[in-house]
Amino acid sequence: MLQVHEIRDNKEEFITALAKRGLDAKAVLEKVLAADEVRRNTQAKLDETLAQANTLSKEIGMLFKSGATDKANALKEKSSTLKENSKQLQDQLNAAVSRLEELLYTLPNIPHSSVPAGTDETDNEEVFTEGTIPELQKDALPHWELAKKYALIDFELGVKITGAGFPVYKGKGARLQRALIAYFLDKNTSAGYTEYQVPHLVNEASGFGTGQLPDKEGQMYHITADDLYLIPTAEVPVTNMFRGDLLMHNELPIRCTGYTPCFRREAGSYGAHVRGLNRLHQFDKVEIVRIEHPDNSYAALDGMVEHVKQILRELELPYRILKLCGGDLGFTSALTYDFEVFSTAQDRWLEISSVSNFETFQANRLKLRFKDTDGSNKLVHTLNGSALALPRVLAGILENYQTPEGIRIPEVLVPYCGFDMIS
RNA sequence: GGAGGAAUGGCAGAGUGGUCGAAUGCGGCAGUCUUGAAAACUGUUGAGGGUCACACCUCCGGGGGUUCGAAUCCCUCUUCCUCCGCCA
Repeated sequence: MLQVHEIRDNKEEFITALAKRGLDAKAVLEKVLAADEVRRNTQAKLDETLAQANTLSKEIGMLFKSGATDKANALKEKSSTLKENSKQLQDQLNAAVSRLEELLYTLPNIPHSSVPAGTDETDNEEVFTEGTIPELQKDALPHWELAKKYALIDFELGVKITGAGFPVYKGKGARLQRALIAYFLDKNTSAGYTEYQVPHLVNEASGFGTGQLPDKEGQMYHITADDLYLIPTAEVPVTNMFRGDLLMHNELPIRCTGYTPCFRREAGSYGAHVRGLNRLHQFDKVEIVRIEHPDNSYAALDGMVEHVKQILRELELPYRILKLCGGDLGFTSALTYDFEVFSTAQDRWLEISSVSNFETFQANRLKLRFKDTDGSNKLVHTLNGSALALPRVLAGILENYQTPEGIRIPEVLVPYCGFDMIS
């Protein structure tokens, strides 16, 4: 959520910046400022009334003490009138605040100055690429065929017990999943991230805190009986651990990692691009989250990018990094780098990680602040990224490491798997 | 599931109707001392709104009520603790 006083001070800059997202925000921003004006005026009136009531109460107290009961009782009547007034004003104020908040909820984050303009993924900027795309044998298979051939994943079984998009991993497929999770967590913890195991269901307040609610309500599974949501990413529970906190400057930075399954409804997605592991309702992901001093957040973002690079290097997968353009940038993000691994058998790039700096956008909703060295309280910057999302990494490994003899296991994973070949 | 108890500033923890936005300790910040650091000592320090700055307003788990006046009394919800029962 954007901060009203920032909008007040930087209206023109915000309009320009939001235009990068293809958004004409002028009208909304003006509505925000108008609503804020109403809020402040109402607040001032209410404060005035309450101040009078407070003074009166003190007078009445004094009068009672000095024994002037008649005078005191006379003042009581006046006080009850003030009380009625203040109640009305309070209602008006509440209404003004919700109007303002509703408007603010519709506004996405301000893109960082380096974000390229653009309307969709074709305008994303490739900033880095590494690894060699392997030469596969003639009859190379896509991962869903390989998964079947080597009995690693059973999609039909998942359909039977739940529905499409809920695969069953078995045998060496299940073991490879577990190996990847353990490997990722080890990489993250040795890079200074503290490992967490968090709930997979969150309440409404958490959904609001990280920005999934109210605008992406339909993308989460909602357990209506208990009003809880299945997490679409570990970002939600992990970041919300700090909701409402006031941290000390020397507690920063905070670095967390956690493995969770992720649940996404992905309503309306069909076709070839969702085959196999490409797009699922339930998948596994290891996430990294950082809470940073505003001065350090972009250095931290670079650090996260380097960290993910290192992992992909070790896995020896061909990948590229995209800087997302304004039109493709997530609602809450100021700057996002997407990592894509090349799926050789499908001849296309698959997104496996998304690393973002949210600046104060989430922190403002979370009311997550820190006390700076000068004693002032400020919003922190929050960042997160996948390190990494499992299914497409698995797809990449299966496809790129296939040989006529079977699927080789990347060297770094062999100790975790206990085997070096799937055949 | 049954019976009790509790929720206060970044943290710990006093405070039972007006002078309480709230003692004290820790932590933070500034300083003294020190080559420097630590220790010790001194001062300072709750949050949000509002204002050019003051004033002023709100906030003692959430919501509601009693009262001229509520951290304090009542109702309700949530969470935690103790004891009993059940249980992976």
